[in-house]
Amino acid sequence: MTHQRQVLFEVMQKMHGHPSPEEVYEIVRKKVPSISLATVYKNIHLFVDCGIFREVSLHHGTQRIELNARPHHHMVCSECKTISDIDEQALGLMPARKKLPGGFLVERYSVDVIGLCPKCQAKGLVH
Amino acid sequence: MTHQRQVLFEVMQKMHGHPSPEEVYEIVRKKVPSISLATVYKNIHLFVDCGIFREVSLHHGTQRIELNARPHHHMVCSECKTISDIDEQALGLMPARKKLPGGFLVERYSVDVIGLCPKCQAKGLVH
DNA sequence: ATCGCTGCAAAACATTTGCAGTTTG
DNA sequence: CAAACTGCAAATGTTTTGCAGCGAT
Repeated sequence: MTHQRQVLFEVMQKMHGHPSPEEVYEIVRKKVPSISLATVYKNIHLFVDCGIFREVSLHHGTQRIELNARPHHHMVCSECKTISDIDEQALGLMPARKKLPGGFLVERYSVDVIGLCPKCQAKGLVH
Repeated sequence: MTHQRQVLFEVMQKMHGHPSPEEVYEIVRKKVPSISLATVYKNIHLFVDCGIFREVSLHHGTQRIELNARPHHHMVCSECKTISDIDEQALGLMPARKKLPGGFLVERYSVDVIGLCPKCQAKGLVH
């Protein structure tokens, strides 16, 4: 538990919204001017791995194109990040409101079911 | 409508899953070896803008950290990509199946409500 | 003393852009 | 022919890595 990590954690606790590592860096810099962006990245990883914070999207690394035109949603494996499709019906939920608080106008819903795919469940048994 | 665009479209139609631009490029290359990755990117943008294909995630550019610890989901503006939070209760849904087809083990659900934020609705009136 | 952590700089990716030359309608 | 499109190479932006030195236990 280093000083940098301590301050980083406190700063993040006080922030709002969905900041990028860069944005966190800009704020932390004010308290620890010598901190490096690499350290911010390393610690954010650590926090996410520990479950202290989480990532908004598990698949932000590269763009992925949706080829399946049928109404469906996604099952995303939190281990291996694999995305598989699940039919909207098989999931069976869905609100239908078209206006949400704040005046947001709904076009569609996109559900990520996050969990473990069969392969990673199997791997888990080995641990 | 160029030859490259034609082939690219046909190839993508036949692919499955959620390929990255690189993966599409590797396949198209087999039919049009001289095609460049930049062209693939440009055309994918074009297809997405036209609504022919869509992106799996609207916020894949950079990592975003979730700071809000309360159960909530996201409203993502398809215009400006801004993410705002909405309480799980305010959204009002959610069955709780823990096993899904294919043996996927559910940890949690993450819902993106995609649509237009008030600001972009206002801008839209100007057009 | 040991191990982990930092900061720096370079590397590795992913994506975009400028531009000259080519193709399409 | 004009406008749009391609391929290339360089630029940009994001994240990771190697490593030498510093700090925490």
